[in-house]
Amino acid sequence: MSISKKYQPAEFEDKWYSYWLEQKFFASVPDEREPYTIVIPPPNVTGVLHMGHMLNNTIQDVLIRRARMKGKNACWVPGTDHASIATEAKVVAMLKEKGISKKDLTRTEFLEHAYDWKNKYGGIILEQLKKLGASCDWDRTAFTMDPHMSEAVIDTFIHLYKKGWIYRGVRMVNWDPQGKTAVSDEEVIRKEVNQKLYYIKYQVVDVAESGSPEDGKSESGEDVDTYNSQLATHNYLTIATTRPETIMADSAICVNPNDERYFHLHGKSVYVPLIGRVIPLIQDEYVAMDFGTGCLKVTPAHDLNDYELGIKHKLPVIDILNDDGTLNEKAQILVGEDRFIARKKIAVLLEEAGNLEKTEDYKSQIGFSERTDAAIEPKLSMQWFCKMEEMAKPALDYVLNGEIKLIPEKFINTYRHWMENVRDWNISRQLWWGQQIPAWYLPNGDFVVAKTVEEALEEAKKLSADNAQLTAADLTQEEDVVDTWFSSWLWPISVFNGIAEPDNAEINYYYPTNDLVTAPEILFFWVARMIMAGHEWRGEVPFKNVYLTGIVRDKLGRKMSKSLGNSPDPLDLITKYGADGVRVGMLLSSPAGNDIMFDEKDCVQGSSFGNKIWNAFLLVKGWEVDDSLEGKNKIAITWFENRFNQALAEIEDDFAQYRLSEALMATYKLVWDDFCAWYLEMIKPVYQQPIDRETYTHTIRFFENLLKVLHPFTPFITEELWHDELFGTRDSKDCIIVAQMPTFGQINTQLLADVETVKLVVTQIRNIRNNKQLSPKEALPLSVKINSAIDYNAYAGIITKLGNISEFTIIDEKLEGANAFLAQTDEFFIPLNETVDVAAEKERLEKEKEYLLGFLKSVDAKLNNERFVQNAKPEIIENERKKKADAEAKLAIIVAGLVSFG
RNA sequence: GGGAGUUUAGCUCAGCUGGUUCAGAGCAUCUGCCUUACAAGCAGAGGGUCACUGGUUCGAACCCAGUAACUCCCACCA
Repeated sequence: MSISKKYQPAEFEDKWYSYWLEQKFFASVPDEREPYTIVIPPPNVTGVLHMGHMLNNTIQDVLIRRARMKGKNACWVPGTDHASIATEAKVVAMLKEKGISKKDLTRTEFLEHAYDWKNKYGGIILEQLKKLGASCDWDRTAFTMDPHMSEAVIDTFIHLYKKGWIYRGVRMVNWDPQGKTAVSDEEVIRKEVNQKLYYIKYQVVDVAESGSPEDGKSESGEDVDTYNSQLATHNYLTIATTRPETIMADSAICVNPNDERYFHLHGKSVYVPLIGRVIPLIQDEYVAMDFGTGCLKVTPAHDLNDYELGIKHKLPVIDILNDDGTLNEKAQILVGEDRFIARKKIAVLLEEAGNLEKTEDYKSQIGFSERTDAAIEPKLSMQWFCKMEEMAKPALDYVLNGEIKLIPEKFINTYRHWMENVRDWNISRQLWWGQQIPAWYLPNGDFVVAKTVEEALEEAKKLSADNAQLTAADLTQEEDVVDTWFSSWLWPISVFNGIAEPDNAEINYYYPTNDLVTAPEILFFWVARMIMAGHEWRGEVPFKNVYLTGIVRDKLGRKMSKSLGNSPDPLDLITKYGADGVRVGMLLSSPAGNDIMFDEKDCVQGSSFGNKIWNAFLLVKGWEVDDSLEGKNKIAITWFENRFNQALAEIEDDFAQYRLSEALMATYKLVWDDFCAWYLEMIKPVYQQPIDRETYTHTIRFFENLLKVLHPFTPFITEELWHDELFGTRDSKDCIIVAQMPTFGQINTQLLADVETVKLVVTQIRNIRNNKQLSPKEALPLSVKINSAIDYNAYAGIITKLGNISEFTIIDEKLEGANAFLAQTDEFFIPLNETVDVAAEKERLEKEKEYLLGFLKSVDAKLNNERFVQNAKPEIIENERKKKADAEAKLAIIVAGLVSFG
């Protein structure tokens, strides 16, 4: 195989991905090996790859590739989520462009369009993941609306209904007027919005003139004229509201019973401005006296708190809004107008009528739909709910007792807080795209829950003898579908068909899965609920570790988003830096749970790393072996072997703690510093000279091992190099992706420490060269007076080569008039053809001496302190003694040096 | 309003049980090199009041209390 002179990832990345696919290396079937399973957090089927996916899936791929190389049966299940609201919104928009309105379609027709859309655009994101190198078992690609997946959802619904955990009820829900569906609390995003606070005057009803206003039953606008004429002359009270368009839905005005300002109005009624309906003044401590005017308009239909107040005070509910957020006829005025337009118009009307006292700028939190970004409207409606309390308890325990580990652990607190305050889950959505709720309504309004209409009919007949005559045609199925999360919470089970066939070979083998990699934002939406479902269906956790990634931000710390336009296109990055480069770039600065400040520069570093590996390869590949040569690099070889073992132990430890960026950094330094900068330089033959067999063989083996350690991070370049004949003739199926990860052996720490000193010697020599502006090509003589136990004879070769030394001698006496330096306690001398600057040399030694004296003083202070000697651990004290002895030895050498200067 | 977290070099982060020779890494910066693997490079260097204030301790980046700034989550003040 001919290898390119330059590192050009585009030349081989696609090639290897196809080859891996062809060879079915990603595919997994149960066997006798230990399984290692990851299920992908399914992205939206119509989604496009963004930086968050890149990070998330890079991490998953590193984990899965590593497991595969460690001999596990690695299975990464990919797939997509039907994302009901988001996808339905996209389909509706697409149809609208074609001039088709959803209203004009039947459910079946609409779903046909939706499936067309899904088949056309769905799964683009999965294709993009392939570019990144994601080694998913694509044969297992699942979709949350696949027939067996949907069946699991329906079965779950029925199961929980039978347990009494699913019920119907009228509730105030978060209504998305754009999606025309309810959304869950978790799907509401609160944002601070600049608003206006409108101060509106409500005329107090004069008891003498109106019949019986206290009962609040006067509902029509019959006395509008009377009211308007009275406004100028009578008492009024002022309320402050941000939503003047809802005054027509007011059921009462509420003040705090302790508020002296309103004592005189207790028991009275007021007119709703513009429509003149009479409503009572009530008292409740809920109202804050210090906010606004201390008067609250109570609008049970359009505000959650007001709704609760309404229940408490038995107030009527007047819903003036349509599903799409426009005003209905109950509003009496501005009928058909959108709520926001109505707000502006009503302000004008109030102004004209003399009811608007003033407006103030006001900031407050408003909820927005996560899916459509429409302002959420609190709305009363009939919904399906799932009880959470009983499921939350075991799900909390799994995390608290450590059966499921959250990484990093700080999320445990957040998780607990949420699980202890969990509220029932609104699981119905007023959409078509999703699993239709398996409930069937009888003509009399009763309903039954059943899997099919036939079963429903039987259930209905059991329900009452009156239903004996019913036929399937008399039953109508619930229109609503379930929340998307009601399908994705089954994901780790249903991808292995574990609901319908709870004892099948696949689920028994792969479940529980090992690691889940996801974003902290969906810890509750998804992670918590998967744990609940796992417990409910299998009595077991769905995964053992949850690795929570951070949010990808730009270098200014802003969240990457389409609207800000600060997110680079991941595929462009891959084109520019190669998938390996982008993977390394992303991983370098992304500890678990911390946001990553993404900077394209990180990818430059990533691709530079690829370039470095490539060039190290070219160097080794260029060597010719001469079998007659004697091996002279035994020390270098032994050193690197030990250094490799040491680094591998560190990397293993980092992985065990899910410190992926540190594992990568340790690998990076092992390759770049230890292997390239030191080892290869130590053994590199002179230009165009051959190398001995022993060194060559070891070097090739080292290189292979490095490629293996690198593979999970940089799969493409490692596979490309792996197949070069440099590493021997390989069977085409002998790929690095399925190679065995090396294991580490014994570590000789003394040798490693000695070599560190030797490296220090080399650095000092280079330093002197730099300072004296001597060319690296000019060989210099070097002498050493040994005071330590290091055997410099063994290292002479390395020092001579890396320091470009002409002659290396071991001496017993100091060399006068030479440039000197210390490495630990050993004294080195480089005689140069120039007079040594005695004064400067003296000064250097004086400085060193001063420092050592100060240091000794601090050590002595400790050792002379009785309490230190009494309290500190013996090994700490021993260490202090050693520090003292070392410093004294060094000091003696320096003092001797100073004496020699006279 | 409640809760959690963060604060260490210009940037991004390590620093594991409080104790190795005045706190480490990568990137960036500076100096010198186009030295036949690599200028996407090589060799070297500089850079820190560990947010602040107190306390505990023989000893604190680390433990405790308080302060400040920032981030995230939760919450109905119209």
